[in-house]
Amino acid sequence: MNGVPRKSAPKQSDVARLAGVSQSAVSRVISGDVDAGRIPPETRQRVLDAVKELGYVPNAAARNLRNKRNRLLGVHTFEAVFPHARDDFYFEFLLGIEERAEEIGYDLVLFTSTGASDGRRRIYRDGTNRLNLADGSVLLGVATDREELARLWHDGYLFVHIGRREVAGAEIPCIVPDYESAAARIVESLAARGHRRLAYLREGIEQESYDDRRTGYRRAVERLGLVDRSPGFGGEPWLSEAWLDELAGGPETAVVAESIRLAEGLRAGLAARGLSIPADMSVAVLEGSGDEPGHRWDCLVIPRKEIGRIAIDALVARVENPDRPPVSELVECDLVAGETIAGPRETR
Amino acid sequence: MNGVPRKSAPKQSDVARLAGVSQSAVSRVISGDVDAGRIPPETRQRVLDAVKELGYVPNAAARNLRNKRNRLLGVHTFEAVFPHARDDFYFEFLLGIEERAEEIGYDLVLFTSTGASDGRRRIYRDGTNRLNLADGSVLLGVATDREELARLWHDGYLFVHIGRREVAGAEIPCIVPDYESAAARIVESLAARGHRRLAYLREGIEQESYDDRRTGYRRAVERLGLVDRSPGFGGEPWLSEAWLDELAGGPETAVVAESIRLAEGLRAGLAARGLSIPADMSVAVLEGSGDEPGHRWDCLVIPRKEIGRIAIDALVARVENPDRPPVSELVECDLVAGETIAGPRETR
DNA sequence: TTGAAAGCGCTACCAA
DNA sequence: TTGGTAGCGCTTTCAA
Repeated sequence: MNGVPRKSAPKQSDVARLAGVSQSAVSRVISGDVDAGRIPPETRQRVLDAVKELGYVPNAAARNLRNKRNRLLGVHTFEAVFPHARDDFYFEFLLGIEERAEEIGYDLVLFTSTGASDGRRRIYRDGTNRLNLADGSVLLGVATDREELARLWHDGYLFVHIGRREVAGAEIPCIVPDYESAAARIVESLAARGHRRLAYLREGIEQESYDDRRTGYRRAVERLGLVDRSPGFGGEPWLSEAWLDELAGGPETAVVAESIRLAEGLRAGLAARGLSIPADMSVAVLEGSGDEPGHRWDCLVIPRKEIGRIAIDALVARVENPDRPPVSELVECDLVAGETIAGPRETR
Repeated sequence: MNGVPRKSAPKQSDVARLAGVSQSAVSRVISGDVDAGRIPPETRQRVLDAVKELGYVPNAAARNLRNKRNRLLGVHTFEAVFPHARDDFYFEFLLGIEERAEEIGYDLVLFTSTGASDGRRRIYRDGTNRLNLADGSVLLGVATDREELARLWHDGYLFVHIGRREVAGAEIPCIVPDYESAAARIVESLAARGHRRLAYLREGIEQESYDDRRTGYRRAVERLGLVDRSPGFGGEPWLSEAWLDELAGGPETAVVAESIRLAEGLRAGLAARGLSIPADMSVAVLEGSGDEPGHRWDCLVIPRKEIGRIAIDALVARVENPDRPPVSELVECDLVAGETIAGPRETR
């Protein structure tokens, strides 16, 4: 005696038998197919009663097999979600994803089974694409695997990617923060404050999202006739001591950094040279969520939660209408004022 | 031209045709059925080649329908996960759940579709139990719905609950922190330090997990012949100003609080009376994750991550062997030393 | 209005 | 060693 009622799940035929109707009648009642084969209220009620009595619940797998639909959306991250969730990278995205999925009545599958031993996750393993289980998937991750992305696309699998990813020969539908415009607006705000000579602090990462920042920055600088002679602007990543010396003595009055990490490094380097932010140097950062602990940088805000929501909407739009062409969407980033921008100091 | 290759997924029969074998041969090769119907390497290879050429991937729904298994574990929370995930309540549980699921090759379904408009989530809605989609589910949440739990159990659905929940007429399999033992050990450590007169600070929550703490505390106090004349020990929740006065002037040298919240309240109340922790009063807390910000309380540590892992193991054990009776598991809590316990002050 | 029956893609059994 | 075949539970014609 283990106390567990181990009845096997009732099926439509059981319901049909109990209700004294045919299985197809049950199906019609269950799937609420209003137009097709109108069921008289009285029959309908008999079926419903039988459903209740038996505790019948439709079998998702069978439905799926027939309908090719699940109301199941996949979420594939190329790294484990939760360990990173805390540091806000995945977190806000997931918040939006969950929120929107709940609103529109979809469930979410977290594809965890695909974990390889190295901590990376692969979509295709021993030839099986688990993602097929869902009606479509949202992919995200820093270490996106391009090959898998390409294959997925070529297989005609329905997905959207959070963050821009370019793959030759495929048009990956992406939901992307509009870094280009945000970077440009940051440059504009600096110019409006009177800054003419800027420096750019570049990460050592080659990725689309950084390309976008760089493009936006470069174009704005050129368009506004500003000057940037920094190595970062030329393509050199990170900050060297030599360059910090040069910066400290040079005519630049503002720096735009690609990341908070770089900005922090800059702050330390300047401090070591007796300079402070923003009195001696204004600094803006092309990254942020608007609520970082520590210094309040002037920065852009990646609307992560909204991106998550939009990703779900974009995905579902295609799930529910597969003829719809896949499109990428650019999501505007807000700019938040911090305490690291001031007017240009007087020339030394 | 939308650039999307919309080929419908190839199936086994396509592979079979291309390889010039029967569909069942393909099935045997694919599902790697080693023992049954040994396939000669050469046939096998032909199939594999065809699979590769077509980019064949097994259809999960169909497999499911056949096998009655998904390698899909449900996670049902009675509230939205991510908004709360941060404050560590769900978070660490999910960490363990994800980690373990990944290790053993299961995917996770987050049941979000069940969200009602009031923010609560219901398992049964319009007679459909979405959980059926998964092979079994882990349930968790502060606001567990007892009725749904009971119904789920009566329907013979496979699940485990994180945290103890008692429901009349059902034996809910739970993975539970061993609060009773931890509370007892905390009392013991206080007694070992020389404390004879204790006070108990009680939350206004009636829930199994608090019952366990109370039981453990009470039994230890009685067993060790200690004295507790506090209202909390008697069943009165929270701390009144009157009692704080009494405590400040009374013979008690140590307080055991059910939550950090209460302990913080106590600290403030004592401070207002010129008393400090632990110099004038030792305090231990029956809650914690070992890394709270702020004061370092002497407390127990709920091994949330481990509980998540154990929940998955317990669930999968039953998924893979449904005859196995459902069992609850008690998980030991560590005690962590903080800065809030000292020896008893000399009597005033 | 109802029911019979044909599959969805797969696995597993049975015969050859 | 192979292939034919019977379903898994469901939806959806098509006939009655």
